[in-house]
Amino acid sequence: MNSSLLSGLNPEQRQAITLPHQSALILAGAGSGKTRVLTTRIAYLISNGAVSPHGILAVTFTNKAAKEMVTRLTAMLPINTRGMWIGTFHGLCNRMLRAHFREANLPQAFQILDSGDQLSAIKRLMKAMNVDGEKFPPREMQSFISSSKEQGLRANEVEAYDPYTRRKVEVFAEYDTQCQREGVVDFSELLLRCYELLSRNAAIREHYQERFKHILVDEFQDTNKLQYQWLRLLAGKNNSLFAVGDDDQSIYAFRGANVGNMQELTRDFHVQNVIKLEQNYRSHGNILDAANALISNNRNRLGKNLWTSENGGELLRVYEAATDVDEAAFIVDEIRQLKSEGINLKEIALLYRSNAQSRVLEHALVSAGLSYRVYGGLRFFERQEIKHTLAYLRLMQNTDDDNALLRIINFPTRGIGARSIEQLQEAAKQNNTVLFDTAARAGGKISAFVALIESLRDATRELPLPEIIDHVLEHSGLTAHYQNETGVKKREAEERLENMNELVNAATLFVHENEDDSLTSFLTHASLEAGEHQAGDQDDALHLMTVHSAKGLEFHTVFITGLEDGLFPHQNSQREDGGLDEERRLMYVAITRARRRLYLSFAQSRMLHGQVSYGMVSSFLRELPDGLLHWITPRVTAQNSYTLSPALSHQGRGGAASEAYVYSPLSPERERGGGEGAARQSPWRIGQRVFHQKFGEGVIVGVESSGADARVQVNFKRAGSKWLALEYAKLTAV
DNA sequence: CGCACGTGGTTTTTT
DNA sequence: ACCACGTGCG
Repeated sequence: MNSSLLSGLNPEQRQAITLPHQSALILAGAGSGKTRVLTTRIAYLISNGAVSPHGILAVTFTNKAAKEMVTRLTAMLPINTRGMWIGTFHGLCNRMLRAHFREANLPQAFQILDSGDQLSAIKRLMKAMNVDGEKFPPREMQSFISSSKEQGLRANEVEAYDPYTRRKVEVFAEYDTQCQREGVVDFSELLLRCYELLSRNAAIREHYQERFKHILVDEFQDTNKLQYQWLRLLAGKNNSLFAVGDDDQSIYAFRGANVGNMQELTRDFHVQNVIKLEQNYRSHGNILDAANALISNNRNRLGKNLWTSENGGELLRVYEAATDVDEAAFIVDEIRQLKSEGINLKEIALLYRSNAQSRVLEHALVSAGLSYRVYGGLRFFERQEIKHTLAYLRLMQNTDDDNALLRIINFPTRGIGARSIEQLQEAAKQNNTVLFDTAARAGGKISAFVALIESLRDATRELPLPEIIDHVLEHSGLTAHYQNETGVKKREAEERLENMNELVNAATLFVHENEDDSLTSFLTHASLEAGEHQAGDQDDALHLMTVHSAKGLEFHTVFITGLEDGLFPHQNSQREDGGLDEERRLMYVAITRARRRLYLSFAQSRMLHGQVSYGMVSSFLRELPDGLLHWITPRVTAQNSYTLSPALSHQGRGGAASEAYVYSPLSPERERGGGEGAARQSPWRIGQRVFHQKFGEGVIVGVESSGADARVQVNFKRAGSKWLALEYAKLTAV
């Protein structure tokens, strides 16, 4: 049994999997078989009789990762994973809180606020408290509350030495009171409340400590302070905490992840030896060498060098485009070529730093007829029509849920205007009750709404879940509302109706897959697993996504696009402490996604925030060893680039400060790019120095040609930026 | 009440 | 360029 589990593993993997009952930190590099080690260890422990499935707690960050773990485990062991505690931090905390709702001081059917719900709850509260939304942006308030909780701090524990922070703390405190009154918890509350439950209630804590002999954590570098505290509490003094992570892939510090947890773990749990998994099974040598060279520029690493037994493979292909459009065109050409060589589209990924960059790429792909999938869009359970439907269901179940009530009291519109709602809120505040109870005592349209909710609840009491939803859709007026849409909104409404129908399907599926098929359980599922819920995994389509969402994935070919300073590394990162290092880790993650071929591209100019901006090649590209790169376009060097003063290169509104920009000139041998049509052969290229009778000396920074009306944008030393029609302007190249 | 228009902001994201 | 949000009018 054991021998088959352990076959094909390298010594370090084997060592990690078979460690005795002790805490351990596994430093697992990209592509080193991290998930395999984690799941195999669980299988090993169980099959060995060291622990029963009952005694395992395995934690991940995403539902996807949790699902993957369960799938692999069932393939290895003939066990029922249902009773096992494998899930996300939030999912597991939810499970514990449901089991001990009384001790946690929560209603049995407490509901979970997602980020959107939380934001509207905060806005509502701020209005009621008369907090100036200008001085205290609700989003900032939201992140203040969440990050405080993720530090393990309640409002009364947050240090506030200035009136501004004190006000924020007041809102924080009041917000928690409001949530408690309404019987809802937000994401970070799930964790904090569970942590408090365990730390305050010795009986419960000891019960779980007794039970979970082995705790395993995936992507440990992404844990925040509270998550680590929670793990420590559960592990107690005697249990084993087996953490797998990679400090070089820590890319979520911006949302509170604390890589320092890795060092703290080794201290707190007296980890004897950190096991390093350094053999990479994913990428060819040159790709790995590039990744290693790049990441070696980071300070404060735990230290680890990935190696592979594969040969060097291809060089990394570097392309300098004139514009973002040109970059996209190049990528399309290359993809066509790859396709003709038999590479499946789904084996190719286009990565970018920020979502806005997908647009140009998508446009080029559509024109080329290449199918693609963009990741990270609006999630299924976050769609407006779905949220509305869920709000009816929530309110039916828990009339204390003011958030839900406010969302639907006038949707579909039933003549309850803003004024009436305001009055209702005031009355509720006076009576110190939730909105629903006050509404029940009102008259007219408002009490009709109350009657509607009650009749929905009564009529569906005995129905199975999918039929409950179906009934609500029909009788709330939602279906009718979207059916009645006409004109430009017709298409959109049809899609929404489809989604509502899909919600019924999702409920049907949920009932089949879950023992607990109650409405509460389904609503929890909806909040906690907002869900990929995207069909088409089997389709052969390109993957378009941010570098962040690419973590954990791998592809035959990867295009890393937009490698320009200011974009990647991102401008805003340079303000933050350690920001550049995190960007570099992000680049490291991007590079290590590629198995066989890697493209690195950048553009001299791109459309950003509605105006053309000019960037220079990313410093990260310059950190890669020359010998690993194959420049498709002539190599950029420091000597042949121009520097423009900020005053000349910027003409945006608002007078925001801008950096100096460097342009690398296009050389004549360049095979591709240089814009469209006329610009390709003409001397009017970006970077060309020109002279104009009236404006004097300048540099071409933009070229636009549609047939005869070719125009160039020139930054003149004296006169600033001008668009000139080539037909009329007397320009001379210098 | 609901639409039309103006304004401001715009890194990354899971739960 | 694009989207989300707020204000003012019919």
